[in-house]
Amino acid sequence: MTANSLSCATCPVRDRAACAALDEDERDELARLGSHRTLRRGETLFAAGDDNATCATLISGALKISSFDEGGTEHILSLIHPAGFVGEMFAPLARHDVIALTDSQLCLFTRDRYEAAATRFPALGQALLRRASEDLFESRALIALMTGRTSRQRIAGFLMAMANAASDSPCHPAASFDLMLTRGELGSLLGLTIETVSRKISQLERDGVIRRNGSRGIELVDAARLGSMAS
Amino acid sequence: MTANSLSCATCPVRDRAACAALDEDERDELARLGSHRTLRRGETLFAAGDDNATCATLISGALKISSFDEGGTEHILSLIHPAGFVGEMFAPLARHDVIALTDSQLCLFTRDRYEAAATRFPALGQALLRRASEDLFESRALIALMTGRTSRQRIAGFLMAMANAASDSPCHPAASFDLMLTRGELGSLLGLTIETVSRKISQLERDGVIRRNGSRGIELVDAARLGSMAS
DNA sequence: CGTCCGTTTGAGCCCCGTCAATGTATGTGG
DNA sequence: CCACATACATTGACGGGGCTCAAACGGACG
Repeated sequence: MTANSLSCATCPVRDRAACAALDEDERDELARLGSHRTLRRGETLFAAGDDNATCATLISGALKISSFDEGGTEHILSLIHPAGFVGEMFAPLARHDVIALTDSQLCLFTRDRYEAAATRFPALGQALLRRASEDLFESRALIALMTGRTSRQRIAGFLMAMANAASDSPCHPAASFDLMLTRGELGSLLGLTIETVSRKISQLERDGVIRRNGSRGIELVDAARLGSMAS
Repeated sequence: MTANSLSCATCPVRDRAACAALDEDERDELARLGSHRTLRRGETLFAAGDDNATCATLISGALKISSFDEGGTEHILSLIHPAGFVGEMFAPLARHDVIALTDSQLCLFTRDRYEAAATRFPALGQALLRRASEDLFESRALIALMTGRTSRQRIAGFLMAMANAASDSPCHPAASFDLMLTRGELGSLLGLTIETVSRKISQLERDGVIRRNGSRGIELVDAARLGSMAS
């Protein structure tokens, strides 16, 4: 199930992931330390408290980073897109759960091996720093999206963010895309309930800003107005 | 106002800040690139959109990282404690404001010089990565603190976090401490209004969980109960 | 003393969470 | 093929928590 050596040559994220900072020889050496793994939707890569934490680069699909409060309700803290990196490099044990939102392909490493590689190849460490900074920015963007905003503003802002993420060009949002999240997951990401999420999406459709294809597909009818509703 | 060379020997955060990862010679070399600066409460180190972004290690005091939405209302995204690091290493221009919460002392570098140092001294880059990971964790902890919690839970959780940060020993919270934030700042950090913050703090005092010394001082009367109220 | 700034407290309303029922899609076994 | 179960989504009714508007209070500093 896991190949001994990774095939970077055909990797779809080979020039966007952290390992893209390495030259050919270095990447070959790194590749020999890792393996592939596929996750089905809902499978967890590792959970909070696990000590044998692994590091991974997401090749395709999508992941969520979640914490579960004492009541057992989930709080989604972050979404991971292809080329994204997950793993607790420094903490002795994982502090959050990492779960697949859709069927996903990962490039997998043990934590100590990846740590060693990061010190051995400074360019890799630097790329990880760049990526962590980006994650930090996105995390803060999520905070800004949630504080002091109504449910409609949050939904609108999230849909715009997803449309931008789904697009190839960084400036223009994609005209249509599929949500990888259930309503419940969307709620636990935005700090809303299932019902409120559903109601507000329905309302956005009634207002003619979006259209729904099934329960997951979203089509942007008036992206400009949707964007203005986020603020 | 800014000394030509930094005096690391007497620096109170010399073994906690990122530069603590360097050996003596490396740190001396880094020190020659930087300077000191003091900020008065309310002064901004740099603002969103600034291109001449600087990097800094906080020596004493406290900072906030804020964004301002189109309506001009502030959203505090993070608090920076001594030994903390601020600066946008990779973005061409700053994306948030950095403002002093109290009179603060900083160790200041231009971004390009610090970037060069991070590549020249791998240990520094690694320390920055460790710190960014920690910031990321705290940012996510803030998200978890805000989503799906009532105003009282948020206030209680924040007070516990501040008590823990104010304590020397990492496990036990400090018995009393001073808030560095106004009620308004507290609100914009926790996603509440000034009035709600004030009301809930009053309520916590009426319930005998805390006591107030002036408008800033907080004394923990029943830390265990306060902690239990956060969840 | 008066001004400014931050805090506190009150009254009223609205948004969103809760509870509940129905609708829809997918898979499973008879 | 149909009955059934499961999981997710939608919609409604209702109540409460927090935001809004408003006024009074307190300390710092001229």
